[in-house]
Amino acid sequence: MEWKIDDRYPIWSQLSEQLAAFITGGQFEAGQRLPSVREFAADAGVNPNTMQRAMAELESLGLVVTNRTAGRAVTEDRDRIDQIRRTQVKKEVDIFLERMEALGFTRDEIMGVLREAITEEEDG
Amino acid sequence: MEWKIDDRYPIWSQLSEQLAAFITGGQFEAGQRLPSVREFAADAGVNPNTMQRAMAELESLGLVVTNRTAGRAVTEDRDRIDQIRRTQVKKEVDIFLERMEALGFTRDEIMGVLREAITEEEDG
DNA sequence: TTGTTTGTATTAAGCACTTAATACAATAAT
DNA sequence: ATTATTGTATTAAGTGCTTAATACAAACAA
Repeated sequence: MEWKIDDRYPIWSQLSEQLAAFITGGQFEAGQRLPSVREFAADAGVNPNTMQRAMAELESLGLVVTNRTAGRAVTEDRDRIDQIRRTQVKKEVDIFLERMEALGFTRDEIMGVLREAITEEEDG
Repeated sequence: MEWKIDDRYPIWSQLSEQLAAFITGGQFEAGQRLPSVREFAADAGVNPNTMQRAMAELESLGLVVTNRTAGRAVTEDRDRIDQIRRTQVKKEVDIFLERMEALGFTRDEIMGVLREAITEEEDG
């Protein structure tokens, strides 16, 4: 998978967020076996310890379960996945609105800007 | 002013971004004298060194000018302010679209979610 | 002239994050 | 039975961020 890592922000936290989005976004299915910590770490280009911490975070969120020596898998609890997904969406939307308003945009203007951005990317 | 500080991310960088948004969003006008580093630091509840670094960042961006012992002020260069504002907007929109797509939303769905969020906040 | 305010610089300490290098027990695979 | 893989833990080192405590020169205010 593609990782986007910004080093002015804890990497384990970014890994956790991106993996969480991958799971709740449906790119990993419920119950699906995940690559090992070492594989994931190599893929992301980070230390296994860092990836381990990200996985522990996902586990404490209830998105992932650990089967000791048989690796990890996405939880079977689809309700939990949906619940976290809603939380993620709300967070992203709230942050976006907040920041756009700080830049001086009204709600209506924000809609307009977003519509422009989308149609531009579709054309270009 | 109101500061939103998240301690899992460099504070000087957050201060810089929020001040930049305040300036380009028009809450500080072009040419307007700014509070001193010490005042700003006390207001934000951070160390003066941390605020100093944020101000240096704004200066290197060309948003702020320093008059040695007479404090700092917003630049008179309105073109520069507009230019940075456009950069900020594009960044926020791009990040938002990227993250929402990672959560499995199509472009149309993103517009819908945003519209819902806005009307909900207006009602409640 | 004296005291205050300005930006700026320095040093030291503490803290979290990251990496590297290992190591271990439990289980799966052969 | 042996080997490989799994999650997990530990220790040490380096780095950047933050704070505290100062200090200085320049300019303004009294």
